[in-house]
Amino acid sequence: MEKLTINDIAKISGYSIATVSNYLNGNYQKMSQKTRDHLAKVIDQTGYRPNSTARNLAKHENKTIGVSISDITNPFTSPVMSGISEVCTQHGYKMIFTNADNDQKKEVNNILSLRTESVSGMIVDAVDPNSPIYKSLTNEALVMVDRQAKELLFDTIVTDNRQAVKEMVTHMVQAGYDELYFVTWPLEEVSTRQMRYQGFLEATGYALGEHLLTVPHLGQKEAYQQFEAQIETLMAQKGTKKIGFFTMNARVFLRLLKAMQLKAYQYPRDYGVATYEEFDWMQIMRPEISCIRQDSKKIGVMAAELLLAKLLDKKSALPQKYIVPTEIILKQSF
Amino acid sequence: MEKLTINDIAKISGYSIATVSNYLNGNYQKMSQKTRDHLAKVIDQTGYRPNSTARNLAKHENKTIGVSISDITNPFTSPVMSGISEVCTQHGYKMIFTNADNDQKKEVNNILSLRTESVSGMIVDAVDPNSPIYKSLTNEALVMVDRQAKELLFDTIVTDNRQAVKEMVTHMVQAGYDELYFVTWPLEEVSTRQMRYQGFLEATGYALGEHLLTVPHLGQKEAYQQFEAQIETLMAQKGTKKIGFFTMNARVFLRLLKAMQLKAYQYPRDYGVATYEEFDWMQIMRPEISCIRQDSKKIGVMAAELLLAKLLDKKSALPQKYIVPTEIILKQSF
DNA sequence: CTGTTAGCGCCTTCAT
DNA sequence: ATGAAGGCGCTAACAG
Repeated sequence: MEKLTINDIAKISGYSIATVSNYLNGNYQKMSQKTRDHLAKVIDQTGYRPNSTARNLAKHENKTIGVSISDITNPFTSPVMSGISEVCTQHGYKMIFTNADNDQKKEVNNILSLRTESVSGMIVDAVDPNSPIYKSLTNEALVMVDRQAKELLFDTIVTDNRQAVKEMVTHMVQAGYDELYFVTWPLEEVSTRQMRYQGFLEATGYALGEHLLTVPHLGQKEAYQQFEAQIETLMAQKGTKKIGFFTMNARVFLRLLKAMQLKAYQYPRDYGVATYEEFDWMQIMRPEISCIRQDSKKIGVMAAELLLAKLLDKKSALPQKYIVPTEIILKQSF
Repeated sequence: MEKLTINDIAKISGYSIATVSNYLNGNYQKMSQKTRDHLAKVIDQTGYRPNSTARNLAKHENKTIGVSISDITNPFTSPVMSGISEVCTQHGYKMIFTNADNDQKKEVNNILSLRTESVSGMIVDAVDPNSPIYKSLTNEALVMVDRQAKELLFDTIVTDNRQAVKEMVTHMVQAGYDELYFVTWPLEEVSTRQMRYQGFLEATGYALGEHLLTVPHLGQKEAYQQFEAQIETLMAQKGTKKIGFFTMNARVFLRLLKAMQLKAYQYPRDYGVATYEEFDWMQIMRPEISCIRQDSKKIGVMAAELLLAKLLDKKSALPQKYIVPTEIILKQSF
């Protein structure tokens, strides 16, 4: 929205564009205090703002990081972005944002387009961290978040999914439940789901594949009704057994509760429940929900700080996993 | 993270860079089908991607819009961004994202920095749409969202706050409530809050300033306790009167419910309640909550479409207000 | 201390 | 249908 160029400033001030450029880049040792002051005045009065596109082209660096989000409607995402954004602006970085809408193809396109934009680095909350697209990128300028790839190609910030679930479910076991179930979106290849299930198995001693209740993704109405039927059968046949559920995130938790409400089953009377994730609306549930609180904003902060640090060093170390601790909140829901 | 240039492609393919450039820009009429096919193959095989920075510089256009969000942790924000993002990628636009964290100063900085980036246009969810910073921008390349300025400087996408609240509260009046209260964050100069209060007044016939319960912003513990005390008094003294509350958004709703739960007051037995905004967690509240559903994603979509259209036309029309309709959801909460 | 100049990668007339 | 060359606004040696 402006039209002045460095050339104009040079002419107006009477100095060469090189000096102006030096001024713009803070190379004050290359000029007298007088010219510095003069330039300051001219630039201030004209309201001149250097064209960042040109600057980026010349510098091969654009102080921009690309952020690829798997699903922005996931409430987990907001705090992460908040953290990233905070750190980035602190360090004078801009962020260009893309959303994959849970679609692997879109994700690939997003990554490609970020690469085309030649961002300095990327933070990726991947739909599929195992996608071949990532083989074309390097750990020097990328940080992954949340989901991790089987083969760790990049520094990755995760929460201690397995451990946290194991702890929580151990509490449930100790509370004397005869039967426990892990409720989840389809496990697929998603590391967070698998790790959480893993923690569940370790706490309960069940074998892989057992006591697993899968909730279909949003929008699949028929499949969802099957899930409801499954819950109904389970509850109808449990007899006097004490039965409990661990849901792998808040959305799944909502699904389970809805299914339970169909027959007016209530926790903790008819069943016990605990969930991964904590959101503010859980405060008003009565009884309150036992849940695993993860510091999502911190994930964003760490990812951004790590990335910016790497961007400075340019030393390529081996990809590492960074674990953000969680907090177990015990209430009366089981 | 790539090194191929248009020059490389020219050499590899045996054509000149001009032809390659023409190919990249879809000027196919300027070349034979044969060279076109050949180029396609080379580019595909090499995985070449033109450097967008250079392209932007040459073209004086960067296909980037800036998005300034007032508070990304507000759950209203995600769907809006989702909508914006969808439209943008559809049209080959990138979005650079900034978050003001509800802080006017940060917002000013964000706007300035977006201007420096010389974005093609901006979509602004403003903390303070009346800030003088906006006087330096033009309606040709900006769309506002949600909150509107007193003096309409830009096209603005809003929901029909006043009307929707009026309708809902009218239902409450008809349900025979003796006393109704509007529960809100501090009204301040925020248009959405004021419009909603306005609708409330029109439905109830109360005078300006009456029946207004203000919830302090998050983090102000003492003030919040005052609010709780206020609710307690209200409920204790209501006698046999039928009393109802309309909360101006979901977060305020949560605050009210928490306050009510301190003395174990339940809706709709002890009080009636309805709220602006609908979120998925409301589905599991029993009884269900009467609420006003707004299509937030559509707000984002409209904003982006409008902006991109303006960017094409470059005709400056008078700023206009676009209203996204809402839906009244009646349940048993009052 | 200050100015000259050659790029950065791509687009775009203008010839051929 | 294809190529040569200048330019977008700025940076970064290298001279002076």
